[in-house]
Formats: sequence, structure tokens, C-alpha cells
Amino acid sequence: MTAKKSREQQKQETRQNIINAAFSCLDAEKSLSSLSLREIARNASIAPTSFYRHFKDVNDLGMTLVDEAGLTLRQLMRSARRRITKDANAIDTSVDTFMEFINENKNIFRVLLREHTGTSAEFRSAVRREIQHFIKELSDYIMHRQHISQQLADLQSEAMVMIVFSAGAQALDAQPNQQFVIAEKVKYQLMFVQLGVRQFKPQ
Amino acid sequence: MTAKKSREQQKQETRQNIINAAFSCLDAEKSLSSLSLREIARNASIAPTSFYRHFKDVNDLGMTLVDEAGLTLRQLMRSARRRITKDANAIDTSVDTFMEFINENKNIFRVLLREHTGTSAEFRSAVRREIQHFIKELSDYIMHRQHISQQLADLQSEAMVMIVFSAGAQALDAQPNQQFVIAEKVKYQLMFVQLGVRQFKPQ
DNA sequence: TATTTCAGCGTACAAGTGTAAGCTAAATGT
DNA sequence: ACATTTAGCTTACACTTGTACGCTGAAATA
Repeated sequence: MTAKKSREQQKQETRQNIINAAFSCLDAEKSLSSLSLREIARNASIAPTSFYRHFKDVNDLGMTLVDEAGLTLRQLMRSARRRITKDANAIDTSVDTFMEFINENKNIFRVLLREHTGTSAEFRSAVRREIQHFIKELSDYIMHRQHISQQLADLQSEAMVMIVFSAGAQALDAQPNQQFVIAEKVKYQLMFVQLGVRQFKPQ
Repeated sequence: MTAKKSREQQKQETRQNIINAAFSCLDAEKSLSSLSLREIARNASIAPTSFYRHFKDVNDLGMTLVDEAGLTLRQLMRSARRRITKDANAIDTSVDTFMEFINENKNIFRVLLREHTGTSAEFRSAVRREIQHFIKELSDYIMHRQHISQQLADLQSEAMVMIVFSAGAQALDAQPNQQFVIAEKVKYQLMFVQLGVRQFKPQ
């Protein structure tokens, strides 16, 4: 027994349908730029031209998707932080959390990874913004935990995020049994960065 | 006074024209999957259907391009090594060499970065192969220079390459005056990794 | 109740795509 | 010398694409 929907409710619902349809299209073989308006419309069960009632064009939708992906990234950061406080090793828990998130939100991470180096300058800088935000959050955390300067924390944070994201790209294409190997590898690499910064600090 | 060309010579020439045309198309706004056969043909000054005399399809051409890009990567490695022996700081010279190479071969690096996370699984693994090769070469070098285990050298090398390539992606979109900042940043980050591995070793 | 708004639809069209079929002329092979 | 091969061309066709235009019915407003 669904409640009667107001016009505005219905519109938002359709809008969300389009967004979901787009994300479900953006699998291992589709990028935002190769995704056609008609394909999205087909997947969202609307007429092609109805798309325009919600978005200016596919680019406009794309920016919305990147925003949503950024939101997920922030959830990931929160989730990792929540689990760290309970546990001992921050790196291990963070990497595990990241790997879980990737597997639960494959297409979202695909969008971020793909459009990060994609064909649209607008998307590239939008994704870069989201990643920068992610890096900054981690940097603040590191700065307070490790008692190092902001500069140093920024450098460490960025290096770590780049390593983790690269591993994420590998993981997305890897078999589940390989994912464990990748995770272990990354943990070592992150530890190296952390150790190196600590080593550098006194100097 | 151009020499009379044999049929085979002429064919190879046209083939190379197609490859060059494709690379020149693959700028900041075009990926292999969004590159149309007709566009390549137009750029290579041949009829669209003539393309098939040289490649099975655009995918086939794409694999050739990735191979060529891999070749360039190996030249880069050689070039860096040559310059290191003359100089003191290996990291600084390597990063500088890398940045120069990126700027002299923008589209080649674009192909690698883009198809690394692109929409074709075949391209992705082809690029990954080339990068793995690059990592392995660096790893061997590191192993001998730093007297560490192969395992450790592999981990260090991969982390470094991921950091450098990420910076490369940034540099491709950055203003020339920003490129210096990026280069300096990467040098620190690579140093952290190196220091960290050294720190880890005795343990 | 009468009027206005507007999400969603169907139709239509120009532009671009991959590629099949068959021709031509020149370089090769015999 | 003649026969074969083949790189490159033109033409053609079936598709997919984005989007302009105008309609409709129901919800919102007056």
C-alpha cells in the first residue's frame, strides 16, 4: 500500500532512478563519456527525451554522480575511523575497510578511478577535488596522531592515498583470492611511508 | 628526391601513419574506446575501409599503441639510469627525467594512464603488463643498489611507481609552473618510501 | 471549479558510426 | 609477356546517437 505521491516526490524518485540506472550502467566496460543518454533512459524506464526534465545533459548527470561518489568516500573515511579507535593497528584496519568498501561499491569506485584519468577535464578536476578532500581528512588525522607538521602530514597522506587507490584499481580487476594478497602488499607499502616520514621528522 | 617505394615499404609507411594519426587523436579529450575508425582514417588521410588492410579493428590498433607506449616506457627507464650514474641523487634525477618524458610524450602517457583504468579489460591488462615490466626493472635496480631482498625491492618499486604515475597524471593537467611543485612533492614522497624500507630492513 | 504548470511521451530528423561488396591500378611473381 | 596479388578507393546499408517539437493528463494553484 504505497502512499499517494506528490508531484515533487515523484520527480525526485525518477531522478534517483536515473542516477541509479546510470551507476548500474557504469560497470567495468562503460565510462561516463561512452554512456549514452538513450542507454540511461532505457535502464531507468523512461523515454529518452524525458531525461531532459531532470538533467541538462549527460555531463550534468555525470557531475552529480561524481558528487555522490565523493559522498561515499566520506562515509568510507568515517567508517574506517570508527573501526580504528576500537582496534590497534590503524593501517591494517584502514586497508581492510577500504577493500570492503570497494567490493560493496564497485561501480562507484570505478567511476572515481576511471574519470580521474578520463576524457573530460571537468570530471577529472571534480574527481580530483573529491580525492583531495579525502587526502585532507586523512592528513588531519595523521597530523594529530603522529604529531608531525601539516606539510609532512599532507605529503604522507597523499602518498598513502595514491598507493591505496592504485591497489584499489588492481583489486577491482582481481580474483577474490588475489585481493588478500593485494591488501597485504599495500599494508607493507603504507607502513614504509609511515616509517619513512617518522624517520625524516627529527631531521 | 624520394626513392621509389616498394609495395611493402609503402604499406608499412601507411601503417605507421595510422599509428601516428591515432596517437595525435588521443589527446586530453579522447580515449581509445571513444576514438572512431573513421576519425583515425580521416587523420591518416585514407579511406575508412582502408583501415582494415592494416588492423582487424580499433581494438587491434589499440593493442599496438599500448605496445608502443610500453616501448617508450623502457626508453624512459634507460634514459633515467644513464643520467643517474653521472649524478648523485637517484630519486631527484629519476623524477626530473620522468617529468621531462611526460611533457615530451604527453599523449603516450595519456594512453597509459587512461587505459590503465579504461573500459576495455584487454587494454587494462596490457597496460598493467607494461607497468609491471617497468616496476620490475626498477626493482632489480633497487635490489642491487640498496642491498635488500627481492620481496622488499618489489614492494618499494611498486609503491614508488604508483606515486610517480599518480603525480604524472596530475602533471599532465597542471600548468607548467605547477609541475615544479609536483616534482618536488614526489621527490619527498619517494624518499619517505626509501627511508621506510631502509628502516624496516634490519628488523 | 476553472486555470495553470509540467513530467513524461511519441514522432521525427540530421549526423555519425562500423563494415560489407566490389572496383581499380600498380607492384609483384612466373 | 602475362597472371596474380593487394592497398586503397567509392558506394551503400543498417544502426545508434542527441535532441527539437508538440501533445497529454494529472497535480498544483487560484
